[in-house]
Amino acid sequence: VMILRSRFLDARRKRRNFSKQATEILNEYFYSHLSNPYPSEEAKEELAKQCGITVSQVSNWFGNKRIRYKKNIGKFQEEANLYAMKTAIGATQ
Amino acid sequence: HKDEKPDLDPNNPVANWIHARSTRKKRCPYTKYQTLELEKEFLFNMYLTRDRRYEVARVLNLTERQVKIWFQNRRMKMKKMNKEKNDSNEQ
DNA sequence: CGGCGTCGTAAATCATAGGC
DNA sequence: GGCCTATGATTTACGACGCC
Repeated sequence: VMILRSRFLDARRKRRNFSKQATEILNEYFYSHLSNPYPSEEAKEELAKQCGITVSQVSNWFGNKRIRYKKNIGKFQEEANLYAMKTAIGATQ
Repeated sequence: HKDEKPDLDPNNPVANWIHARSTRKKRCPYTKYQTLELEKEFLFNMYLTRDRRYEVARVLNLTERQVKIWFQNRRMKMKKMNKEKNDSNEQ
């Protein structure tokens, strides 16, 4: 059992990008809370569960996203519009 | 529909975010030597006495404040590592 | 009641996954 | 396979707030 665990720990250290669906979920939250993109601990736990990642990873993602968005809002404009439209469509159903 | 308030300021969504003050010192990565010595000291004791802090700061050419904050950050790192270890060991 | 504690974060930097 | 950039993680430095 410990061997399986250590194997699991070893496997973790190779970083993989998050799945498309996970990124989708995180971006939906980010752009629908753009004026205050600071999820509570509970919200982070829920996002982590939905995305299949850890709470720490959710925190890292938001930290990176906030600073990279802020540093170049223009670059993210298209993405922002896309997710704004998505949530608008979702709200009508 | 309704007025939730996801976004109060479309023109400047970043306005209400947390921003570091302009007076904040720029992050300055420590040398391998500095980090190694700090880690050794941390191994010796996770909490610094004032005398040890003064001495470590002097030897590594850091301010006492930097050494204090390094230890605070290091304790948080340890806490995070322990949490991850526990999380993976249960379920 | 000031100084050190934790907690959550900003911002810079590191490491490398992945696309071309 | 070698660049390059995007992305996830880690490292310094604080602000806010708590405790003693």
